[in-house]
Amino acid sequence: MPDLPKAYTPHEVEGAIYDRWLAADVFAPDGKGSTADPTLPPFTIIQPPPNITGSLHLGHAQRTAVEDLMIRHARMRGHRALFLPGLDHASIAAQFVLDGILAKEGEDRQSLGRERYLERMRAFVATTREVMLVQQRRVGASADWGRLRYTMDDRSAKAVRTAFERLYRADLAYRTEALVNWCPGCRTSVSDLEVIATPETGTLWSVRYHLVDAATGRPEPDAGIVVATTRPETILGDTAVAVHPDDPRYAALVGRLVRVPFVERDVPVIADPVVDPAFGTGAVKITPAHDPQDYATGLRHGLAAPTILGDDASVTGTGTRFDGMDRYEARAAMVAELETRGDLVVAIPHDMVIGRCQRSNDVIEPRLKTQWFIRTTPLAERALEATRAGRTRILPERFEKTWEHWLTNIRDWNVSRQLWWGHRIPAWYCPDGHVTVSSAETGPDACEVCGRPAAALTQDPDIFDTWFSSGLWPFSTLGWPDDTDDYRAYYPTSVMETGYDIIFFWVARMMMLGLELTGREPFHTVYLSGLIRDPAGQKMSKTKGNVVDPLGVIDESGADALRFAVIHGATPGNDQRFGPVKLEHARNFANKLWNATRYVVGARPATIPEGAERRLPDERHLGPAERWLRSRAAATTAAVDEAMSGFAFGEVTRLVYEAIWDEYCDWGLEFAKVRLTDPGTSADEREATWWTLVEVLDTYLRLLHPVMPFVTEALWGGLPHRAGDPELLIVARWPGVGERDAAAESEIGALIELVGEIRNARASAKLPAGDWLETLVHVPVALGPTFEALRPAIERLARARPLERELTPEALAAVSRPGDLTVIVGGGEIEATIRPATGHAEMGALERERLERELADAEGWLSAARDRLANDSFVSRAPAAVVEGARAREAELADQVTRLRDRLGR
RNA sequence: GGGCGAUUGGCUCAGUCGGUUAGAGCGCACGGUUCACAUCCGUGAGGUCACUGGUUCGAAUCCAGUAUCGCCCACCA
Repeated sequence: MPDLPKAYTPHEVEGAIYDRWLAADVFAPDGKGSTADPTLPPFTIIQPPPNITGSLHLGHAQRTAVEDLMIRHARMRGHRALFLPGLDHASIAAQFVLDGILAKEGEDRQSLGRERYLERMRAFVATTREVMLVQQRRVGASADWGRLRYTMDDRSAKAVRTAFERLYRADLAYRTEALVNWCPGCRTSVSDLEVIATPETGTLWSVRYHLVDAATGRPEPDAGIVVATTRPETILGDTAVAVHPDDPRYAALVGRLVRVPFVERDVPVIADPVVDPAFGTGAVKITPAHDPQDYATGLRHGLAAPTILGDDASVTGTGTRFDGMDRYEARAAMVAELETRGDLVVAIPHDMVIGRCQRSNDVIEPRLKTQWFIRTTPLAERALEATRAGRTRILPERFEKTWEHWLTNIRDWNVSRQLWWGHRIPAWYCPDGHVTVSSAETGPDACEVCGRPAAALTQDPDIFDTWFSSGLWPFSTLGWPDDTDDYRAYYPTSVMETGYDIIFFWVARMMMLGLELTGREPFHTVYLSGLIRDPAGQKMSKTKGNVVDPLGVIDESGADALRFAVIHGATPGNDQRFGPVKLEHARNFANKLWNATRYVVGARPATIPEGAERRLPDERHLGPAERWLRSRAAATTAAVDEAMSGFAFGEVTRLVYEAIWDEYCDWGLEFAKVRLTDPGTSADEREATWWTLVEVLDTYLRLLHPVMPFVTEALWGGLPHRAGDPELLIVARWPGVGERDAAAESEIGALIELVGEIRNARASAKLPAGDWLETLVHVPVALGPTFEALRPAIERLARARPLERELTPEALAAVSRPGDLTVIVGGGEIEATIRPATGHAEMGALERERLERELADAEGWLSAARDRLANDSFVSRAPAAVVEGARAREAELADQVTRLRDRLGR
């Protein structure tokens, strides 16, 4: 039983404890220090791997806190609890960060070349990796570091290759030319999810295309069709003009040719229902290679699709003077020239939605590219089936609607990226264009179509979307595709905890790929956390400068406070504001717990030797306060269990906080102080009291451990333990639910109320807080023994001395004097009279005011209660228990009103 | 254009199955220097639960609608 330092200093407490856990080898479910029960099912959380691009932010700390809470709870419950940590190589995000660093050095991707660039990247992530691992330890993550995984390690690479080959063989991965989202800044295609629709005001230009004279083949100067466009530069790629088939204005023109300016190409006027006659001029230019809708139209009409933009979004291959110009430069030049030609009819401001790159904020250009796609429809169907059948549930439930909507309208997933940092696509092409996909580490031996040797084949230069490897995470981390022990033991996993902002990016992909590749749902529960915002409700971001470094917070207030603060009062799926106030609240709580434990440790009766093994209190010597404490601990444990099983972690902290502060400290310790020092208490009783304090505190430390692991571990180490307890709380057993004692709860509850009412009466009468005042109390006979047992404590807590007990209300009334203060508790069963030291011949004005207020309140409630009971439908339709409760309430209120009236002389 | 969420005391938020008097922290007012804790203790004030209608014996809670704010999804040039 080491002495606890007087002051609570989180920094000192936390540093030593993490090392003790590590040394004891308790994090791994199969570690030396594990106390897991092998007959129980395992509990697995695979950590959402943070991007290796920098340091962790508060959101990560929050997620880790929630995940670790669940893991610690499961571990204490005796499950083999596996918390598998990891890191994500974050392909495009990492390149974006590194490119920024390189730019400052005057270098870029092209100047370095692929090999040197990747070397730089490896060096970069080697440094960030260490920072991130330290951060996680500081937060207290009880993760199995021996199983740490990385999305770019060899085993992930194997999983990626195998997954892709299987999808390819199952016709779920295919290569085709299609319109993709091109980011000119990142020089890669991105998926639909990475395109952010941004409302902006642009310009809608109306441009005249001249009709071509069928006879001469020349444009007619005065006859034309006016089209509307927001992107004039795409004129260079036009291969048709479309109108609605039923539009009478243009019916005669359908089938005619018009001349596209600049490229001076003659293209047909076609009729297609996709055109909205009400928009713009009702005529649309069609640029199949640079607009999704036009692409579809082009396919329907067999139009050519010339590409006019290069990788950097400059105009290319049009044979015009605009070649080489940036897209916006070309736009301006073309608009100017159209105006000179007199073919610019009008330009009006136009509200529209522009797609921008999630990463670089560049305007996305749709472009035709040959890329790999994942066929998502069949995968999505299985994912939907899993959630609809309840085999995987999503919390909070409302996200199932979002999930349904997205998966029902899903489009194929472009997984090729023209980047370098990531898993290379394991596809090889032979000179004849045959495709060979191979998961072999060294690639294929030969073209699988024509048998050409490997030397003649070239591998696809592209890499996978980073979310492809992330999508394999729940099983690639456990050894898949190999049939490993871990895979057999821990897959499928238990809970996937992550932010709701990546439900599509990540959760849906894990579900789709997991079902297809392993045949099982990768997790039973998806728990979606809300986002952490700053105190003003703003999303935290580096550009806003309002990000909070978790390490700074931990240094100042401790990881326990941080964890408590992000869990307390938060509900799944709802954002929360985070600031110093919440942190202070949490730290104060840790401090309270610290001091309470210090008191208990120091209050050990002399008859119990230091270092004694923990005993249960001797039931024969328990007083009512002790029975109350134990009963409340049982109630709290049961409530915590229920909250835990419902993933209501904010409720867990609320329950334990209240039990510790408002019950254990405010009343339990105060009652105990008196009993432990009162000369009337026997040695046996003292021991029973102290062992009760120890027992209940032990329970609360266990309940709180998953939330505040460090301080609870430290304090638990200072308490006596039971014979079968392990060295460390982290592997101690979760408390069982003890028996409730209804009588103790209601009796102590009434006496607590009595003390409160006495204090209230004294404060309202503005009597000096420190004075001991003669107090006369009447309590019902049934409450007598409890009252007597707690009499010394009530005296002290109410500063009521001498404290006389009157056996009947009449006796109390007989000895009361007009200047006394009156206290009526609850239903009026307990009454007290307080005699001011100075003595008054009549009731003071303040006292009268207070009683009048109480009377008015009581009368209000009484009439409400009577109204309810006067209602026949209430009496006949409400459950009997509710009606009975209402009757009892009415009787209590009536009694209270009578007594207050008596006292006020009415 | 669809979908979702939020709206509860001055502020930030809980409130599970509809059921006695809607809770907490902070802030505020008043009072506390004795032996766990001033990172503390005691007392108090402060809410027509956004609005309108409905269901029900009973609604912060369920239903419909309205308003404000926020988020997600969405290929009208």
